Amino acid sequence: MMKNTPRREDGLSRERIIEESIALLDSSGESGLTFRALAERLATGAGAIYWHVANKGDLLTAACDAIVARTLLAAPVADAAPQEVIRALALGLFDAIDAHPWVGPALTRAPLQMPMVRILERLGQQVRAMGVAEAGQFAAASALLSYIVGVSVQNAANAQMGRALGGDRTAILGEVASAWSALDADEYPFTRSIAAQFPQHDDRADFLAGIELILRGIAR
Amino acid sequence: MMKNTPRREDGLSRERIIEESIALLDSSGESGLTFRALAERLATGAGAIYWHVANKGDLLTAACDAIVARTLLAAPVADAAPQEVIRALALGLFDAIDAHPWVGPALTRAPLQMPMVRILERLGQQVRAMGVAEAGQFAAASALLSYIVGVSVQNAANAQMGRALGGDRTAILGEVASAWSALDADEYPFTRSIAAQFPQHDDRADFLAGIELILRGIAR
DNA sequence: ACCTGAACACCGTTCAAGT
DNA sequence: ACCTGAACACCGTTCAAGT
Repeated sequence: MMKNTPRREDGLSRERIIEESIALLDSSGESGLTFRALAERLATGAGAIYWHVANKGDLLTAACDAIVARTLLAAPVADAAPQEVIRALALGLFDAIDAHPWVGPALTRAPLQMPMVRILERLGQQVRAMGVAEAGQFAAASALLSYIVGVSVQNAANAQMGRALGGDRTAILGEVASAWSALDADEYPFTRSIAAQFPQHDDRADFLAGIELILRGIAR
Repeated sequence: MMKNTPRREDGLSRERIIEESIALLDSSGESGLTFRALAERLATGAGAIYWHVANKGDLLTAACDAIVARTLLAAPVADAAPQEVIRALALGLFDAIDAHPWVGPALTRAPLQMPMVRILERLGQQVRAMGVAEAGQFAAASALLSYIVGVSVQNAANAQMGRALGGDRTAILGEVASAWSALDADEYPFTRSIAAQFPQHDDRADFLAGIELILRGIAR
């Protein structure tokens, strides 16, 4: 009666398909995930994949969920202060999405589903541990969730565009800065004034600064 | 020597192409924007569009920028307190992205480009007006930017999934709530505890609450 | 300078047919 | 129960040829 008996060592399975999808997404980006390319890697026909997976969206969400689950597993469950755990969770997700840029869009396309719920749960537990009143817990946890996912997705998009444009990070930041400096002086005073400091800024540090802002706001 | 002399009233132009793209995106979603469908609406051939637009990504970014520019134009420039202006900008963008859900992904795919810069500028001006020290202005403005765009994108994705699933908002929220209630009690205590209150929550209000959190953090 | 439309090289998905 | 692979209905993009 065991349901999970694999019939062949090398038989197709949802897990194998998801693993190969992740490999493909990591090496060739979102446009690299193709049923034909996947079928070739799995030494099978394109149609076979549909026996284990509903469609491409389902596959992408499943791959995304696998990354999120692993990331949260690696984060500390521990005895640290709730604020400390939230910082660790936030940084873990930031780095994971940076390492797997395709996770960003995938997360956005699967709103109230499993990957998001996993994150919400972990954040919510810590918000509760911070002693936030019952009525405010959802708002606090979802503000953190939105900020973490939002910033991470944007950061990954930046990095990906950088890679697409040739790779030299400092050169690209320099180009952005000089494009900003060339904007109209009357219409874009703020952007012009920060253009110079932009190439030196640290995305990770800014991200953490935002977390700090929100944590401070939650703690009143 | 006038550069902008249109040769025919009904001639193709970047502006006309962008307007029709927006109409197409609004009525049929992101998958509805097709060079063939667009060519039909414009009574021209698919290839003609490439004379005015580099590629599909360029077109999507331009359509997105048009929406963002209009939204910011409609927002108050006024004599109100900076916090008040930030709230108004935030809500305006939230509502615009809700009304044009395709703007979310489009914004994300055009990181440090024009649409984002427009928003950053407006927020930055207000952050400066709040009296934030020079060194902290970029971090504060970009935290606001990330939060606003991140939450709006997710909210629009939710709404869009709702529409795709049949439209009945309360029914869908109810289903999400009952799916959350059915999660494992040991692994998902937080999610289960908020499941009941979830269908009554107000996305817009939660969004504003998060803005308040960040503003409070910025003001120290 | 601008437009036409056929052609190219792809996609995701389905489905009869096999084992 | 699971896999095969051809076929279908699309895509974005290019490009010779026209005006």
